[in-house]
Amino acid sequence: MKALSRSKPVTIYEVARHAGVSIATVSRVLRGTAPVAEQTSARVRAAAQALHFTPNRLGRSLAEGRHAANGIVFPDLVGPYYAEVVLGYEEAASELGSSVLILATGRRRDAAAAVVELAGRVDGLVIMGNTVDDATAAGIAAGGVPVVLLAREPLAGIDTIRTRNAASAKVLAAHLVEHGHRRIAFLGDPAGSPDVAGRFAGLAAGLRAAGLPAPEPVSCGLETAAGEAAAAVLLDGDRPDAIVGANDEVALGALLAAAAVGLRVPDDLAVTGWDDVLAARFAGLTTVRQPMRELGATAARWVHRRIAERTADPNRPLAPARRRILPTQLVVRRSCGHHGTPGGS
Amino acid sequence: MKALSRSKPVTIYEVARHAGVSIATVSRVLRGTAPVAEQTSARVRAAAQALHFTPNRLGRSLAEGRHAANGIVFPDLVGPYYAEVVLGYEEAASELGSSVLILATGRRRDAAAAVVELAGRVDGLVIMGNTVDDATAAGIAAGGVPVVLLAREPLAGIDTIRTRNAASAKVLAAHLVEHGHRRIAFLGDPAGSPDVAGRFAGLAAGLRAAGLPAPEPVSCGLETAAGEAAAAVLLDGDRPDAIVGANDEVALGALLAAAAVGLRVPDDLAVTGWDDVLAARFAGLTTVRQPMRELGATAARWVHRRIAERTADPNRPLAPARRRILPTQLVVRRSCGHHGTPGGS
DNA sequence: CGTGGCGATGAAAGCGCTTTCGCGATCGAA
DNA sequence: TTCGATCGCGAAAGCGCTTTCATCGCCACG
Repeated sequence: MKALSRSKPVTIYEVARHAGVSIATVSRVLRGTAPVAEQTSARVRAAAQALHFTPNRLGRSLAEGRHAANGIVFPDLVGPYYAEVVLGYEEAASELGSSVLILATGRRRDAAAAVVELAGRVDGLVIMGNTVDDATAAGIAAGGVPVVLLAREPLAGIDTIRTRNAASAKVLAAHLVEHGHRRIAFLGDPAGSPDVAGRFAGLAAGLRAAGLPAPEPVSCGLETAAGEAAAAVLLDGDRPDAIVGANDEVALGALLAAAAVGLRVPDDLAVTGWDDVLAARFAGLTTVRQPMRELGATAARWVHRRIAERTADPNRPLAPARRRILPTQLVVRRSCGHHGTPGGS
Repeated sequence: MKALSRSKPVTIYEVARHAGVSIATVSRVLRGTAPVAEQTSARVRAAAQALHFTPNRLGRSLAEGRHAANGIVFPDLVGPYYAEVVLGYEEAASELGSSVLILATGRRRDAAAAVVELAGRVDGLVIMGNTVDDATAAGIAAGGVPVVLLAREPLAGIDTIRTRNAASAKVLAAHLVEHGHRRIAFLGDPAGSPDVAGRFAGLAAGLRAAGLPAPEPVSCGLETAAGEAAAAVLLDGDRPDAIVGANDEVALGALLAAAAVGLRVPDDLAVTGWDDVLAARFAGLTTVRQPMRELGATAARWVHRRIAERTADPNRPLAPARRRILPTQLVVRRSCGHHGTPGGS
């Protein structure tokens, strides 16, 4: 177990020579793909162990014609939303025998190039929300790499999984109206992400249905600080009854802004968010819970299925694109208004 | 841009044939590694685009002898801690030209095998906290794959990066004592993770230094629910003045448990955590902030450096193992006791 | 004893790409 | 016009592994 500074990386040839067999035999022993005499087998295993042999996946993958790896592309991991989705993805993917490559497009400008590069490293790819343009995504799919879109507008011929943003927003709108709120503002940038767009559209539709005018969205980023700043502006003057945050971070920012100017929630102002992050519970924030792990896990399974389909029969025409919308759940707490019974935990 | 169901994946040979050149020329054009006549170059690019050619990274990596990918192993992504570390890692690694493979050992039992397998896919590897046993980690390093340990006890000959858990805990202990707390309980399992062990040890040392008896740790998981349950038991009877949670989730659980039995924080009970998650701010929780992204980014850079060293001169003996301890910061809020000025934001 | 059959093993052909080597062709200078 | 120097490009050798295909003993059976 001494950490020798060996000059050459250990290959299957080394092991073969050390054990006095051919590389074919080494492969068979290590993979267990064919019967090998017990004695030989033992020699090979001993050699592999002695040399700390770790097979190079590149060789294997190249020979097998598959990476045994999938990728997932997301904007970032700030806040629990993407982290949970990625975790759900990783769990499911690794159960299906694939390693997971991640790519955060976050603040990089060469996102498209990075995603294309990633596509060359994987058997299949999940692309989330607001990361790359449609042309890039479509191009990758056309190039033969199965793609699944997540929390994003569908594209022709590509599988898509989303949550019920618009519908949840309608439910939320109705709930707010029921509480007597009339002037409702939306904090978030519909152009910034498909999720936000759906939420805003649903909210607007819900308010219209109640005979109220659709609100103008107040554009802001998805972090607490951005929400706080935007809310501060909004609350300084002719303020609304309720603020619907594009996500919980933004809504929590709105709570801070309200506290800063001495407004009481929910008496003076209602606030709601999206995602049910841990902090929402402690802030008493009404929010919409999304099945984040489930989103990730479903995406992993879908990618896997596409890969399997193609492997089974590369010439068969592709099955039509699948669509799925996962349900969400309104979590009512005290920030949206007083309820008969005290708000749930 | 029609999504043809092509039977064969596009290789460099296809492109070469389509453009009427040799594969060498295609490679040169696409990599830009050697001068190619403008006219030829244009033909090749056109062919590549027409065929949606995405070079297969396996071929390239095998030829180049490097994966251009690094891996990071962590327990899970629940809570912001690991997510932030991973994000910091991804950012730094991709800036250095490496893709990132992730592996969550979470609830799997074949963690060691999975990590070894991962080691065969990468040029270097970061192993976090409580994921695999020392022998596995050491074996991988001995096999020639550069390894960096993160938030984990050092091993001979392997680079290690940690945070100042014990020292921060001492500061925290002093602060609690200063508030007049005497009976201080620790919520967490020191055997469960090196971080927790360090925090407990530091707390115990700090209390000893103040002439107080070292507390027994109350073992519990790292989730809110676990903290709540453990705290509930702890508070039912001869209760402590203060509870130090192994992380914020646990501490938040303790807050819930306290509220459930009508205890006021901080008047009846002080509570502190670790990590400064978003919820801590809204719960007014005193906590210790860790440089999470910085941890990840530093790890990425160290792995990169090791790889570069080895590539530059494979025969040079390895530089001695490096150690680094990143600083933490005590974030005082109201949950630890009353302060002259109201607790920070 | 002679064979067909089978289990164990080795030789070698790729997988898709990069890169060295070398060969014509073209160019500048004498 | 001629000769060495470039330049542009193709041929081919790997990179580490899996996987036919062939071979070689060895056994049981006739």
